Amino acid sequence: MSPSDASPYPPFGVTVDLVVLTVRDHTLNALTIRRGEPPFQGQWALPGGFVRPDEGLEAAAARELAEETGLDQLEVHLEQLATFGDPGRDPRMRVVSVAYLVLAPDLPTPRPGGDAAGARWTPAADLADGSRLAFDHTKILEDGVERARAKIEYSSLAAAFCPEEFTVGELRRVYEAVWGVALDPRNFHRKVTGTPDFLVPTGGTTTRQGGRPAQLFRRGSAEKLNPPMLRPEA
Amino acid sequence: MSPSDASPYPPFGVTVDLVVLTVRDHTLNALTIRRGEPPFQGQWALPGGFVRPDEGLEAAAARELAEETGLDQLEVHLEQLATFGDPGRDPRMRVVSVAYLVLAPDLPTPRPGGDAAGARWTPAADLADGSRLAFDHTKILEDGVERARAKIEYSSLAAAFCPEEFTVGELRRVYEAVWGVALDPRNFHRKVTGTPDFLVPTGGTTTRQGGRPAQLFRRGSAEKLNPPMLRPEA
DNA sequence: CAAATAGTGTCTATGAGACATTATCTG
DNA sequence: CAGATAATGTCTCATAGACACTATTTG
Repeated sequence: MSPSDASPYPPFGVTVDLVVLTVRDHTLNALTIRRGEPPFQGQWALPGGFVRPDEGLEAAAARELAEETGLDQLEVHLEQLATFGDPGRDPRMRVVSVAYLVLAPDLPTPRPGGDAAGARWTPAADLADGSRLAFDHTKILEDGVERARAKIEYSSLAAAFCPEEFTVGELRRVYEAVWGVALDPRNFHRKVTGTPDFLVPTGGTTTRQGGRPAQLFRRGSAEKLNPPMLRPEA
Repeated sequence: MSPSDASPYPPFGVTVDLVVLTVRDHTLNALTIRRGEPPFQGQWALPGGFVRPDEGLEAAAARELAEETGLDQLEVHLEQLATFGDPGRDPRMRVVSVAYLVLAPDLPTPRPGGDAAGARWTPAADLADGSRLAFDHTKILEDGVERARAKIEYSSLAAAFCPEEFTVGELRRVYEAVWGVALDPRNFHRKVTGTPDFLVPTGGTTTRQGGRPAQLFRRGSAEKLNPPMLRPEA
C-alpha cells in the first residue's frame, strides 16, 4: 500500500542510474562517466542523477540519458531494471536509486554533459572485475548485463543493438558478443529468418562486412521469440 | 549515478507494496487489505508501507509481510518486482513505491495487522477488472501476476506455491491455475520428473487428491528449467 | 463395481545441432 | 586466383504433443 498518513520519516533522495550497453568491436560495452564532484570524485560511475519533483521515473531516465550522453530515447531501448536502496549505499544521505537499462546501437563516444568530467565505452567484462565503479554501480551494471543476456534469448531485443538496417550476420555478431560464445551462422540464419515477423527485408543489400552481399533487414513487429534462441552452455 | 551533492529537491516518500499470490481452489489468488485510514479509506489495496530510515528495501518488504499478514519470509518466495513512482500516484505527496512479489503456499486467511481493517484472498482475475484497488495497485498487481506467469515457465518457482511436500499432480494444478489452462498430466509428469534436481522424492505417498496414491516430493536444488515448461497458446 | 488420480509407454512432428555445398563479393 | 561472408540444404537427435494402457486408491 502507500502510507496511511504522511511519512513520519526523514526524507529519501531518489535517483535514476543508467546501464547503457552497446556492442563495439565484437564486445559488449557499457557507458561510464567520470565523476566531477565528490563523493567518489574522479572515479568512474554509471550516468544518472536526481529525479525531479514532478517528473516520472522513466522520464528522469530519458532526460539523464540525453543530458549526459546526448542519446535520444527514440533511438534506443529503455526499460526499468531494478531498484537499489541499501542504507549506506550513498555516504551522504539515504538514496534510493531506480536503475534503467538502455540498449543502443554502436555510436560515437558520447559527449559528456552535466556533472560528468568524461564519458567512455568500456568492455563490460573489464568493469565487472577490478576497476571498481563508484557507489554500488558494479552490482547494478552486473544486473543490467545479466538482464540483457537473458532477454535476448526470448525477445527480439537484440536488434536494439543494431542500426536501423542490418544483416543477419550483424545480428548474429550481437548475440555472440553479448553471450560471449560462437554461434553457427547457418543455424542462426535459419532460426531468425524462420521466425515470423522478426525480420523484415528492406530489399537492399550491403557488403560492409566483406564477402558476398548480404540482405538488409529492419526490425519486424514480433517482440517475443517463441521458441526462444537457445544459449549454448559451454 | 547518485547525486554529486545533496539533493536540491523536496523529499520523496519511499514505500514498499506487496503482491502476495497463492493458489486456492484451482485459482490464482492475491492478498488485499482493507484500508483503515484515508486516503482511499475503506477501499481494498495491496499490503505495504513506509520504508524506515535505516532499513533495506527487501527488509522493509519482509517486515510489512510479517506485520500485515503474519507470513514469515522463510516460508515464502520474495523478490523485487518493479518500482512505481508516477507523480500524483499518491494524492498527499510524492511517493515512490518499490513493489515486491511474494509467492506463498495456500494458507489460512491471514490476520490483518497494522493499519489494515481487514485482509482477504481474492481471485486475481477479479481484481484485474472491476473492483478498483487503491492508488495504482491494480497495475502493480497485474505486473506481479504477469511476472509469476512468465517465471514459472523457466524456473522451478511454481513449487513455491506448494506445501513442503507435494505431488506431481499438485504441482501441475499450480501451473494450470496460474496459467489458466489445462495441461496433459502424462506429459507434465514426464517433463518434471525428467528434469534433473527439480523434484526430490521423499519416499512417502499421499492420497489426499483421491485415486491411486501419489509419490511425495520436495523441491530440488534446480532453480532453472532448461528447456522451459512450454505454456500452451490457446 | 465405477470413478478418480497416478504412472508408464508409444508414435509423430517440430526444431536444434552438426556440417556440406554453392553464391558472390574484395584484394 | 584465394579468402571472406552469405545463403540454402541435409541428416540426426532431443523433446513436446497426442493419446493408449495399466495401477491403486475411494465410494
